[in-house]
Amino acid sequence: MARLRKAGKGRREKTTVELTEAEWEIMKVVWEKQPCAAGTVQEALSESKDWAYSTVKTTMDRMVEKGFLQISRIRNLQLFHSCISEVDAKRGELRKMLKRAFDGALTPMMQFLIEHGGLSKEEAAQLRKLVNKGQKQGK
Amino acid sequence: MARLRKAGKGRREKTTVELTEAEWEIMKVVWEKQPCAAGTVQEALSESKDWAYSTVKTTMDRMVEKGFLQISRIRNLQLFHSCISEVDAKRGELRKMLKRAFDGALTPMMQFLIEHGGLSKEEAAQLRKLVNKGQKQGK
DNA sequence: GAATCTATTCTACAAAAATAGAACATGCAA
DNA sequence: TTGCATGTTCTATTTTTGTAGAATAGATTC
Repeated sequence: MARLRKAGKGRREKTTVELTEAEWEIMKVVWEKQPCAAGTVQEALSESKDWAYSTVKTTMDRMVEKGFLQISRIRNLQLFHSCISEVDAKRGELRKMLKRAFDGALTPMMQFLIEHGGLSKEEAAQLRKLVNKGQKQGK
Repeated sequence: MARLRKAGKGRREKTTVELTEAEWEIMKVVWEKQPCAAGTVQEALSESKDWAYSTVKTTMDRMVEKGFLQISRIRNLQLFHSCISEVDAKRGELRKMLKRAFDGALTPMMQFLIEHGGLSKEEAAQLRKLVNKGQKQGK
């Protein structure tokens, strides 16, 4: 329910990070360009996303509430910074997927990738090698 | 937007499958017990989820609309069957995560797991072995 | 066959996510 | 000093998810 908790003002505690699709899109731009204004983000995304400025801004404001972003000001200009690292976000996404689909365990996921991952030929070959090698000696 | 498309009546086309959290819970039971009634699913989940019958039923009806489940009838009893395989669902979840967090590419994800996966000691060791072994000979 | 149990259907509501318009503020440029 | 171009704030709509009550219909049992 509570995706994460705040302590005071936009300060994050150590909780698992889960971003929505739109949040991911925005976050990627912020990581790349921070500190940056909402308009900058909207423009950067305009190639791929047909989002109005206010759409982006509203979402970013909500991300501040959730503790994902932080604002600093210069005059009347708001500059956004991320409060979570790319690593945090990736870990969160990975963990969520593992939990849902593989009972939280890594090895079954690896196994799955090999057997039905729908991998490219190279990916499959490479991965299979990795895991086979490891299976023999690692366990 | 359109999570998937229907052709006619609850027939699925080949689209990427994305289940919500609640849908995952229900789906797992269906895979295990199908064909099964909504009540069966609700009971099976009652240990872990405090969901009313109608909660489960409504969600399952929506899953039928989405083409994830299918209904057959005996008298006035509805029996649910899944229209998607566990493999489909896992693949969907995996792909979604890969796309969001790793640009859809597998290798960076593997790398990430090793470097910041927050793995248990055993997992980490095992995985590292797998990948190291493979790196030497596979590539 | 009346009471009961179980299932179905319909309807509802709250929260989250996606989306954006409108009104107002402000700094810069001519 | 007037007017863009940008920004900020406030408010609003739609869709999806999560959640469940109430009314109803069919089957079962005494």
